[in-house]
Amino acid sequence: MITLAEENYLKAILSISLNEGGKVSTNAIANEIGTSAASVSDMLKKLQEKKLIKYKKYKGVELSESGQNKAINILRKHRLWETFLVNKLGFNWSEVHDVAEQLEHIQSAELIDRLDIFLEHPKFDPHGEPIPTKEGEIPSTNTTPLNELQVNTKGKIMGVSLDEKDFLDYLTKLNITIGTEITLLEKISFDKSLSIKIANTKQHISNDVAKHLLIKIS
Amino acid sequence: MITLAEENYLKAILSISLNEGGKVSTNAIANEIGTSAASVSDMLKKLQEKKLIKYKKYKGVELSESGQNKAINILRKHRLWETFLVNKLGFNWSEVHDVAEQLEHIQSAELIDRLDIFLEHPKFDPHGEPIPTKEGEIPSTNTTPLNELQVNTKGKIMGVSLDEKDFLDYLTKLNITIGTEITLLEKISFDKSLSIKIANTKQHISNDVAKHLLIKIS
DNA sequence: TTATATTTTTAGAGTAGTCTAAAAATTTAT
DNA sequence: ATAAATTTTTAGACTACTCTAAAAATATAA
Ligand SMILES: [Mn+2]
Ligand SMILES: [Mn+2]
Ligand SMILES: [Mn+2]
Ligand SMILES: [Mn+2]
Repeated sequence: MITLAEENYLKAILSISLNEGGKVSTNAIANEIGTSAASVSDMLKKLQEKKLIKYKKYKGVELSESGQNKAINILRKHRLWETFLVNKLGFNWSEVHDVAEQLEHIQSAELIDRLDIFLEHPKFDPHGEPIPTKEGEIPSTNTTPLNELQVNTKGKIMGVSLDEKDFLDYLTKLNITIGTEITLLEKISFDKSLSIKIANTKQHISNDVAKHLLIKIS
Repeated sequence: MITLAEENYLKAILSISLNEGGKVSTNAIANEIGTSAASVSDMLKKLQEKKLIKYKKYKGVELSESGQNKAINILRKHRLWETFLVNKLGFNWSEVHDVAEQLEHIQSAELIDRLDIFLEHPKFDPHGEPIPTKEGEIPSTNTTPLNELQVNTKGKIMGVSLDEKDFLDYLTKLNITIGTEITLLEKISFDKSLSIKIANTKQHISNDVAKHLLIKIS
């Protein structure tokens, strides 16, 4: 049996290694989960026991084959539930993450299979994030963070890499959502902020915002 | 904060008092939850602390106002989720209880409001059990258990009072479901078993089965 | 009404997960 | 290469929930 806490650790390790690659540090996990490094150390020992991770003290951690399968399945459930909440229940994309954090732990393979069918096998969640397949594939999306684009490049927003209410509500206020056409007008070297054009309106955003906007160049 | 275990205790107390009325005994709860009487005693003290129950040692327990509200809300969630699983995801009525046991603990009032709308405000769950309203009303159903009917009475099955896979699968095998017209032909005094007629076919069922079939006399 | 059986509570202990403080290991700077 | 800073682990303790065994209370029967 795998506990809810263990599931959250596996998910955190997956999330960090998808973003940063390589071994994951104790502190990175503590930071991601919002817990102490001591608790992480404790838990890593338990996950090691269960062969869900490969862990050498002080040397960082990575998911084992079975740990990775479990983690990806949780990610799949999270994103399918978010899709359900937005597409079927009419939630706003900024409102679904916290509920999905609970729903992702419901244990029933049959439920997820049927949900996937009910949603007509969605490929992306409401934030443009790819939904892992039942087989554990995470389709790679060919996108670039907005802050890495060249000036005068035109593209379309395919997704966001941050799922926090404040951030998503701010995007909505800026008329930014998935599918929005965007042109990068200018990069300010002083603070790395950007001038952009959306629907013929010029706007200014910080680098912190831009780096979480995933663009497909057109 | 209320824990998952506490929620299950409140639900068990509600369920027992709906069936039997009056104070609920420690053993009845232990039996319902499948735990020891000692654990129940422990937990009753905690629920008392939180003013969710009225409890005098050795004298049994009843829900407080706030405990009852909480318990009814869990029942509402359970039955709405079961309705979702059957009506939207195509599960069989015998397959949904265990998953609903998990889903009923998801914390989000908004989610349940929207689910209720999505399901078009269902009044009954897939087992014919009434779904409590948001205000906490449990609509009473004017039905009689089949084993309490007079011989030669005709009626319609409005619901079942037991939600176990074996039982429901057996009913399906007998062509019994909600809405089925049924006539009570004979009561065997020796073992209290019953002869019944369904769709012009004569069948024989035990008292144990009959008592969980809720009939509206026609 | 005293004895017996049943029910309920307490006592003591175990597991899972969490925390803070301190020790040990590793990395960075001088 | 040593010292200082940082990271990670261990130690010890706490909460929530669980259990078995034994004691206390209540119900039933002779
Ligand atoms: Mn999310
Ligand atoms: Mn998402
Ligand atoms: Mn049920
Ligand atoms: Mn039901």
